[in-house]
Amino acid sequence: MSKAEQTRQFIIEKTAPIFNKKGYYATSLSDITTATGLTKGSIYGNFKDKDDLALQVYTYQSKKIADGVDQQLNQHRTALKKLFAFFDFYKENFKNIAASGGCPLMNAAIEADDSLPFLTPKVKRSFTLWRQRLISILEEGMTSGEFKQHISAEHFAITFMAMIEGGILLAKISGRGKDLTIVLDNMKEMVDREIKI
Amino acid sequence: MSKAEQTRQFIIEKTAPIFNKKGYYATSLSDITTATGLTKGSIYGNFKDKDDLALQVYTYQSKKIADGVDQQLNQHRTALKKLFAFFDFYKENFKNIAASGGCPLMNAAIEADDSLPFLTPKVKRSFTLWRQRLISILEEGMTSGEFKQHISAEHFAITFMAMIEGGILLAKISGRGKDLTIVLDNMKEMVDREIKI
DNA sequence: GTGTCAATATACCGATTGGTATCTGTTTTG
DNA sequence: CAAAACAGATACCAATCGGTATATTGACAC
Repeated sequence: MSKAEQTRQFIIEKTAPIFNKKGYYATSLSDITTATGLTKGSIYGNFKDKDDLALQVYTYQSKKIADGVDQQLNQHRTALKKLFAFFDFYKENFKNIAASGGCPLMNAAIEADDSLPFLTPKVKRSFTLWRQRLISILEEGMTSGEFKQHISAEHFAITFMAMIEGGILLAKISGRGKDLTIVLDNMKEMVDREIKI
Repeated sequence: MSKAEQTRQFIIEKTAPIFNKKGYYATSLSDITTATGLTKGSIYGNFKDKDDLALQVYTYQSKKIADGVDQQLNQHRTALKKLFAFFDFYKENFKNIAASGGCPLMNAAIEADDSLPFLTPKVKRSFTLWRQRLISILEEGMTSGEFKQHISAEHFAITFMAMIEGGILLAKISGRGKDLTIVLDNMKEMVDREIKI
């Protein structure tokens, strides 16, 4: 990794939590220079403009989450265990997520769709990939005989995503991590009752 | 209603969708003067500062939703019908919600908690009131014998809120109102299976 | 070591930001 | 109907915004 690439990565990592907390629009160049200890010239030497940096910060954040989930998932063999590992990921990482400004996907989704057009397609794609990931776990369980045959993998995938995002939102605003736990527990019961054979 | 009060209300109503779409921080004074056709002096004659206006806009928006829900709820007698009317409110109003920038509670919750401290308590309270509203409907059903006795009203209230907010988020970013419908249908099934006697 | 080129810093730009002091016009009230 | 009170418009402010042209420093190949 060249010096420039190192600096690029350094800037992205240092500014990611700021973008996630304050939002893309509200994060100023001076926030960025303060956080990195670099000057404006250095930032613009490594990124075309603020939008470019924002886009790469989002890419970095969404990839980080996806990698974290994947790592947790790969420790398990059966579809059921993978599904529960998926849920547990959010329970275990809630404190980190909350401390760094909440779920980047949710934050970006809300800020992007009305005022950051350059980010919207990327965010949209994150959610699509997430949904497909869940659907394939559910389908894997259906094929292997772990899960019931008649269920709609897509419907459950969407419902689970809604519950996780909603749970994070509630827990964040109430300050009670318990709120997310309640929702996640409810999801597990849902699996036991409706999905598992 | 005095002239001043009329103007105040006029400014609030005209700027509400802008605040909700662009966010509180990103909405500029010139956005506000353009939308209202008034000048800066007139805005500052009616509101202490931008934060004051933002606060009152949020109050207006959250009250509007609460009133809409109440109106729908009051048309029904039994707890079950009230609960379903609650769900239906979001199904019927999704297009309006999406067109005016999404759920104001969610938008404010995400923007407020890390960068708009003056708004946070108000948003927090909105969610508390919403939860209590749901809990009292569930308890009403438990008392009347419509609902099972052993359920946790609080757990279900939180789960329902998470599902609604998450569903709105997904539907908004995917552009498919269907995503919210899927979640809402799942909620109804949950009621049938776990709550209803 | 030295020359080269990339990486970072400095100094500046016009535009826009939220906010205010002041002036004018309109209501309202005695 | 006049005077006091108030709503609204105009003109301005310093600070900050994102961005850039240029100067200076650093690293690395020869």
